[in-house]
Order: sequence, then C-alpha cells, then structure tokens
Amino acid sequence: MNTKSDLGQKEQLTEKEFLKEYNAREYEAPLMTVDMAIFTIRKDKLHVLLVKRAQHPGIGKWALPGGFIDLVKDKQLVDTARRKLKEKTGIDTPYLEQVETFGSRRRDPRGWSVTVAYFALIASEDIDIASNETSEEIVWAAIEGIPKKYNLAFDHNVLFQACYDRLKAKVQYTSLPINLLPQEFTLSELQKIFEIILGSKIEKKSFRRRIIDANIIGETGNVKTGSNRPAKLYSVNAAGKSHYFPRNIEGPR
Amino acid sequence: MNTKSDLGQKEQLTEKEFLKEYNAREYEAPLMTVDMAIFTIRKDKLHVLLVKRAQHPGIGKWALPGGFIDLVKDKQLVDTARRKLKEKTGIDTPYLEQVETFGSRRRDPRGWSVTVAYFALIASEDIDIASNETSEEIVWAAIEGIPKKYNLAFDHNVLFQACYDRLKAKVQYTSLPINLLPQEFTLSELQKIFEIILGSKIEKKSFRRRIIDANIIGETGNVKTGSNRPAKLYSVNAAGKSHYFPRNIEGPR
DNA sequence: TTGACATAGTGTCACAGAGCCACTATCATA
DNA sequence: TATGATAGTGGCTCTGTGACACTATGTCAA
Repeated sequence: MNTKSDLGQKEQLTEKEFLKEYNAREYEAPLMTVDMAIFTIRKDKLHVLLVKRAQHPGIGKWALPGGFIDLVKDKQLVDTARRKLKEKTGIDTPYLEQVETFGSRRRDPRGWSVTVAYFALIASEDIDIASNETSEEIVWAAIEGIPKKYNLAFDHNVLFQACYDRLKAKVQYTSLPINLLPQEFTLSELQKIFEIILGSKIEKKSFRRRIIDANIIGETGNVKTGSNRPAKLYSVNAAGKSHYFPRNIEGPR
Repeated sequence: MNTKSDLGQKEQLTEKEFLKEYNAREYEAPLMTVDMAIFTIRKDKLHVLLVKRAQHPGIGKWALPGGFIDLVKDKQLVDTARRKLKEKTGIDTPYLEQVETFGSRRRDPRGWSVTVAYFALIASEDIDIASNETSEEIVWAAIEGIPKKYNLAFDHNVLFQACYDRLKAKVQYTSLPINLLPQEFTLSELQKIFEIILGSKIEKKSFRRRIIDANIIGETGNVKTGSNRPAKLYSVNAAGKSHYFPRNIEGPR
C-alpha cells in the first residue's frame, strides 16, 4: 500500500495531475463522527437528550445523538451537527457550540475513531420529540443521572462531561443560558436558569444589575401574572445570545 | 456500496460477530489531519512555526506543521500533535491545547477533510530547528506577517487566526504565557511577554500584584544582573502553568 | 374588605481586585 | 560621586459584585 507521501512527492506532476491520480480510499483514515449534548430545562432541572443505540456496536445502550458526516449532504462540520439536531428535535436554529474533539484507537471497537463534540441549547417549549424522524427510542435525561442511571456507550460519558463542564464554566461569565428560555421571560426565570446550571443561588440584586447593565434584554411591554406581583417580561436582543460580562459571578463572600 | 446502517442493524448478530464482519474501509470517511500553531517569542515578538509544503496539494506554500494521524503510532489524538511537534522542534513537553476542529468539503482539494487545530507554547531557548527530522524548509514567522507575507496553504490562515485568538483571549485571564519563558525569569520579563501577546502595556504594579497574589511563582534565590538594578529570578510552580485569575486584565481607564 | 404572604423589584453600603502614579531602591556607567 | 535606567513599593481611586434591608404589587383565605 502507498504511504501518504509517495504520490505527493512526485514534483513533476502538476497539482491537477496529482489530484487526478489521488484516491482518498487508498489511505486508511479513522472513523469520523459528530456527537452532541442537547441541553434543555425541564421541571427546573437541566436535561440532556439521549438516544438508545439501535445498532452495533453498543446496541441497546444510551448515547449522545450523533453520527457520521454525510460527505454529500454536509458542506461543513457544523452541518452534520445541525442535521442531527434537526432529525432528533425538529429544531434548526439553536445555540450551537463546538466543544472538543476526541480521538483514539480504542474509543470505538471498530477501530481508530474521532468524534467532534458539540453542545446545543434549546428552549424546553421548542421540543418536539414526536417529530423525531428516526423513530429511535429517545429520552430527556436529568444530568445527575449520568453516568449512574444512564451509563453511556463508547466514551460518551466523557464527551457529556466535557460539554457540561463547558456550559457550567460559561454560566459564570457569559449570557449563554438565556438560550434555554423561550422568547419572552422574566428576570426571575432567567436567574433561575442560571442558578440551575451554576448549581447554587445567585444574589438577586447582583444578578439583575448584571443583566440590565449589560443591555442585552429589552422589556416587551407585557407582564407575567399568576404568581403574586406581576413580573415584567423581557426578550433578548441579538448581542445578548452570547454576551461576555466584564467579570465572573463570584459567589458568596 | 453499503450504507453505514446496513450491517449494524442486523440484530441477530452479536457485537463480536458484527465486528468481525465490519470493515472500516468499505465506508467513505473524510481525510483526517492534525495541524498546530507552535508559538514562541523571538526578539520581543510573537512568532509561529511554518513549514514549506514539499508535496501536493499546495506544494511550495507555507503551512502550519501537521499531518495525518498515524493509526499505528498514535494512540490518541494528542499523540499526533506531540509527534509532529517533536519532529519539527525536538521538544516533547510543551504547553499544548486543542483549539478547534475544522471540516468541510472544500478546504482540501482532495475531498472532504477534517483537521484538528492545536496550539503549543515553547520557550525560545528550547528551539532546535536543526533537529528537524524531516529536512523540510522551516521558518519562524512573526505573526503580523500572516497572511500578507506568508499566505498559508489550505485554510491555514483561518486555523492560525483561531489559535492566535485563543491565545490572546487567554492572556487576559490565565497565566498561560508563562510557558513561553525559560525556567528562570524576572517579573519584568514575564510582564513583557504578556504585553507582547496582549498588544498593549500593562500597569506594572497591577501586574506584579496579580502574579504574586496568585502564588504561582517562587523566588529561585538568584538574581539577574546586567541591567542596572538586579532583578529577582523566579520559577513557575505546577499550578502556575495554567492558572486562572479571578478577574480579567481590564486595560487603561 | 382586609390582612397575611409571596414574589417582584430597589437603595445603599461593603468588598476585592484592577488601574494609577508618585515614590524609593539598587545597580551600571561616566 | 552624580546620573540614568531598571526594579520594586505605598497607597489612593475605580468598577462591578455581594449583602441585606427595604418597598411594591399581586393572590388568596377568612
């Protein structure tokens, strides 16, 4: 078999001639997949979408949704992620962020494999699990259930943790969790979401000041009633979906 | 040709039987490479290592060092990065960080390809370009020369920018640039490195307080003489190689 | 109708770490 | 021995977060 360098070194070839002779399938390449942690909030808890594997390897185990790059359908890496997200949830404009790429000889029994981990944030009301095109078994798992209740296939426990860690880190200095809420929300609802991800309480005044001073939300003019004093409703502006605050949330003194 | 799902769905197979029948080469996978921006400081400027491509495609163009995963030699993704770094510079324990993975149909004329971008920080005195095993043409390029003076092959201008952006961002809240200095250094030298990456001056007292209060360096007992008042020499401790400060450098008021 | 209570929202001070800037300290060099 | 350059410090100001008591406005039950 050719080594990678044989063909390319023939300097007498033009690049065009080289490409004509080149056949990618002569070379051994690792398996290449994209996996994603799709987060949402349900019943005041952070949840992640899991899919039961219908195929070998790891058949019957829970895993993060994902799959192979479609060399025809997908133009870029992120297209694979978007396509998978659409297939499972019907959503096509989430907050989407690449986290880390994992590759090793052993992570998949089929051989050397590489996966790019993404995470997505979606508003819980946007979820339409029924619109799952693939008729696979799907579950929203509360994050504390991983890996005990849901011990994931391959190294997906690790991928999940990397995504979750990234999210928890970013709560401290970005407005990212705002993407977990529907269009209209109250400041208290927003604070609650931050607290859920952070795993601890935030001081009310500090939080409100932080958000208001950042100019990332605007009043819609509506109020949310039902629970005692009505609360003003807000919506995010464009900048607010990924705003970086000047300082971290510091936590209790 | 089989689709990905054909074989896996045969539920009557055990996983062992499945793996026996499975042949990775029946499936089309993208090309998979690792590329890296190796940073160092030379003459008070940030430089990055470039390699002149000796092969098609992009023959004769400058590029970030990198290459294909060696499915035999490399156990994990990071091994590929370490191996390439060792080949080019002779160094095997740098600061190394994965930045972002780029994949698209067009970034390499050979077809769908994916590359994982890393960056490395090395002390300038560690450099041994002569020890380059591959006898390729190599250059330390000042970063402002990219892409004007050095217009890189493939999408390497973009990869470089992603690595450089990451580095610049991290100067503001981590101790990362300390990895660009030799074992012993003065606080003024450390400050200079931060300023070079940041692209602007830092107030001396603030900087020294920030570093000292972080407990990430210790006096070696030696002093650096030669320029007027001698300066105390310090060395980093383990925690200091990747310390996160509680706040960002804010810049001038 | 009214009072208890729950949640929304504010006023104001303390705190910590960054910026500012003038000051002192210690060397090389002329 | 004076000068200049670089090392290093004292002590103030500034900004954004934490703390916490306070006010505001609704629901609900008696």
